[in-house]
Amino acid sequence: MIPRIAASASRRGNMLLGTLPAAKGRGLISRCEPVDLAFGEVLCEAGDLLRHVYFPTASFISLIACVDDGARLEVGLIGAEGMFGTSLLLGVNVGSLLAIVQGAGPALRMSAAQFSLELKCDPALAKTLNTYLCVTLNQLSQMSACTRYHTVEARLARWLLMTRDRARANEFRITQEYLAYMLGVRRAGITHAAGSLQERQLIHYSRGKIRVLNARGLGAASCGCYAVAQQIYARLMV
Amino acid sequence: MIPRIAASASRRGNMLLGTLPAAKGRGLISRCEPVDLAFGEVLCEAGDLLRHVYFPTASFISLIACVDDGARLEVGLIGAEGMFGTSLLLGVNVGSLLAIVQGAGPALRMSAAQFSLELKCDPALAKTLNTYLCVTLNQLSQMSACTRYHTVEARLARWLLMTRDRARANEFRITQEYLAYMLGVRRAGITHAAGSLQERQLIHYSRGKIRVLNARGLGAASCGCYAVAQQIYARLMV
DNA sequence: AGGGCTATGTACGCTACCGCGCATTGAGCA
DNA sequence: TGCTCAATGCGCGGTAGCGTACATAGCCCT
Repeated sequence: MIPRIAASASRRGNMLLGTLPAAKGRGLISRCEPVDLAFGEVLCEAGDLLRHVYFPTASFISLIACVDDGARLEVGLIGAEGMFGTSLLLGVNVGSLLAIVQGAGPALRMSAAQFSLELKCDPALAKTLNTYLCVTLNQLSQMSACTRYHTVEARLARWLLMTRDRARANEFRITQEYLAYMLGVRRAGITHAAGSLQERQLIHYSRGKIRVLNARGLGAASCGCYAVAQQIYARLMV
Repeated sequence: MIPRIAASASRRGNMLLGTLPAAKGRGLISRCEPVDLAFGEVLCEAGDLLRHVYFPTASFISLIACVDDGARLEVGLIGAEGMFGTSLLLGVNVGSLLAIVQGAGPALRMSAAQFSLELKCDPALAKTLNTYLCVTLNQLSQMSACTRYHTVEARLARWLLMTRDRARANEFRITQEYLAYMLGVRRAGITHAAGSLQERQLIHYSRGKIRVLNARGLGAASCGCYAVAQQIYARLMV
């Protein structure tokens, strides 16, 4: 399970790097460059060369698939529990998705070249990141079915819970317009679904700020995919 | 692009193994066990231990995601251009998807333990398979958006083309019932879509046999995802 | 030849969501 | 204070696909 409130050590860092033995972890972090990611910043477009990998510490990043012209859908969300740039683990240096900063905040980044070097020199790092990639793989598969079968309301509830985990806060900024964009539905659909969740006292929202009032209830309103995703993470990453 | 009609060497073998230097490839193949896969055979259920990896030579395998009880959706199709068991590349020995034999025929298989050994000893093999995994990753992401945005008819056309490539034949056996299952729609939806394609002379079907009459036309009727998937394969695998 | 089964065709009302457009409201700023 | 504009609420007709049910039609077996 992705700890919603991380241990104090992790709260300030990235959890993937946090799993490394202390000395190695510090060394690796020292070879990263701390950056501040701004909301809406595009880290990579589909087909771009991957120049850096990013380890969010208190920011988070959306991965978005594009088909045709303009049809877009969020297929992944990366916070302090993960990293951006996993293709490099497989020796491929082009991104296939649009990566946009969804929650502003600090991250650690490293050049693609340096990252490849670290991977070669540190099997423990490679092992951890490979496992994370496997989690991602599982979640991508699940996402197709979730998007296909689940209602907007259930998917919204799930999105809010996932974002709450990654933002490490019950309140965060996000407009309905943007939510619609992420979930690949009309804004009116979000208005309706969010209204329903608010009516049930599960969330409160107003002009771009959303607060989760009742996470357990929101979990019940969400599709099972939220719980499943947590289980997969827990089972594999331990 | 996945060659629809493979070079004669590949026609009898698996294309991933075919990319290896001849001596190494033969060695690896000799350490595989040839098996015949029967239609409908379940190679792995979600959560199962991966006992073997499979390299289809003239068979193909569906990867199916399950959510809730009974909601299912095909998220991947593996033929001679690919392999089943990619999680092992990442050091994870559990499968996350239902793997069902979609097209009966021969395949090569190897035990998970032996496979891990081979990977360690043969970086060229690892490199090739990692790249293949990256292709898979791209296609999974794309699949979510495709399923979300594209009509049943376009998705059906795409499915038929993909299957034709993997079956290496213009005709193959598949019922509308089963197609509905794969695409996650009602059978009536398939009847309608397939009827429309047949009316336009793109395909002919009758009682579980489907023949592609006009692949180019079918490509035009399909969503762009078919072409995109081929491009990704071509760009990365070369 | 005939019976039975599997595969396909089709109809019905229904629901979720679409695309569009416009009204309302609250926050921030001059 | 009042203006402005982003954010939200909502209505309208339309469509794709749903769940169900039942009818037909081709294949295989006896």
